[in-house]
Amino acid sequence: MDLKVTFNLFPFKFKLFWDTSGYLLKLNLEWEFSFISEINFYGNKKVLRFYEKFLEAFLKYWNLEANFIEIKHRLEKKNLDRKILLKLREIEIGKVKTYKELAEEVNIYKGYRFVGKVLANNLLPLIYPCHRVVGSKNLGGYSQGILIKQFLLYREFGLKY
DNA sequence: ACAGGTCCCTACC
DNA sequence: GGTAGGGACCTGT
Repeated sequence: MDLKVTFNLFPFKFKLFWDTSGYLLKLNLEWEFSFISEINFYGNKKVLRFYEKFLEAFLKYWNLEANFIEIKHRLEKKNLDRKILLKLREIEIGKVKTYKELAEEVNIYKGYRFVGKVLANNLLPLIYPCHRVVGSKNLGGYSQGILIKQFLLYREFGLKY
């Protein structure tokens, strides 16, 4: 996590972490209701290039041209964890799936709690769109904050239909 | 063992 | 008929 950028893009503040080869390791989202764009770079100047790449990929997602943020990244997961996260990319914008459905898709009949745990540990939200997984009776949780999940879904559904 | 972003049935009101 | 509470169910660490 030696290379890092934080920046505002209404209504969010992004925090991004890369390794030295430009593989994205981690993404954090927070609210930032300021229209003043502010960027901070940490590490060497390579990070500027990484940031530009990310912005390009993010805007593609934001304009609904991509189902998720498609960017070079490193996913430090294996087995079912990996399988579950990859499945997330098949959920289209404007759709959701329940923890239970997802569990069944990877053949663990009652493993919905396990699915929840895997999503809770997802370091790359939007790259692996875990916000599209909800509970059967409610929204479920979100590692970046439940309100951000609401907002993302509200926006995706609103723009799609 | 234990955790964990669940699910579903029960017992109340 | 809504909701609070609790037991069961999975796998990676």
